[in-house]
Amino acid sequence: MYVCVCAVCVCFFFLPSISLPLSLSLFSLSPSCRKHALNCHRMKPALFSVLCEIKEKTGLSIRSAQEEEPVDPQLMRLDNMLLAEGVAGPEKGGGSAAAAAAAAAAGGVSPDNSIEHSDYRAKLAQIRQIYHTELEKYEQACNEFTTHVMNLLREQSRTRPISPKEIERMVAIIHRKFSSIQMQLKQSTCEAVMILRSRFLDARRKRRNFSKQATEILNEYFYSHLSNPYPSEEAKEELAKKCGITVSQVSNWFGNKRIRYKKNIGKFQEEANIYAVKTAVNATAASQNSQANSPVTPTSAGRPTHATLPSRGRSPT
DNA sequence: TACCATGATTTACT
DNA sequence: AGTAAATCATGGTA
Repeated sequence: MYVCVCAVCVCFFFLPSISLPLSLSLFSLSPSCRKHALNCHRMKPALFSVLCEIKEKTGLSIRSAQEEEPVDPQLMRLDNMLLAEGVAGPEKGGGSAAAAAAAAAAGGVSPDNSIEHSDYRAKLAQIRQIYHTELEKYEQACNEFTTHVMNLLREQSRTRPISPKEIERMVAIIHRKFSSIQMQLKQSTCEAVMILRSRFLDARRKRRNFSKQATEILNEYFYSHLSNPYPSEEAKEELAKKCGITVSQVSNWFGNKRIRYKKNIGKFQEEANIYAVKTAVNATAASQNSQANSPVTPTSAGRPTHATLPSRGRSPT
């Protein structure tokens, strides 16, 4: 590796662009200059320092000072949205609360239900996961590339003057490139969240009857706990899981069921009997399967189904 | 299309 | 916060 510091070569070296790779500059030298370069190496150190001075003064690297990165409003919007949706920012609590608030604000629904919608949350978590993985990947790639370029520049600095500002500028360029990739990622993440949200809200507006199986599971629980049809939080969660619905939906179902049963016990008598028999059969089967264990005492299975519901909440008006 | 069933929402209460 | 009760809105069916 050599560098020619004669006047011709210096001009050639600096004029095209400061960022031209050294190899390209050398490649562009005429054969006579190359020959010259080999001959004038004794003056190299002195001239090299002069070059540095000239370069500093001529403002060849002045561009770097002028390129203050403005804050991109679009990027700010994306960042804010991702933060509000709970995709970016803290893992739990603030993020999901913000998402709930956003969903509530957009759909005019109660925040409780928006938080509870397990499907929505699961999908949002999935998006969050992908977003963070990709973001991390980009950051890593950016760091690796920056280090690589810095090493290259450091190597080149032995043969041509490279100011810290130049390095800074190069790093800024790399960061800009990578942040534009990140912006694309943010954009597509935002789109995914919007699609998810619109789907979620549409699904909520359209009432769907629960599956037959889900209704059966809920009814079984209801009639086998007729003396106290108030499932605990844990029971609700389990029922929700079994039925493939949310805890809120389980609560709604029990609320509706209690009031409707209470209003018209006669109408539900047949249904109650069916489920009482079903529960009794299940209990028998279960006890036969696990005779070694202590006998199961399943709630109120098989008992007469004329129970009246205990009164809770406000008294009838 | 009317009617009933049913899930969701709202309001008031404890 | 959890619930009762009333009500709304939609789904399913004869």
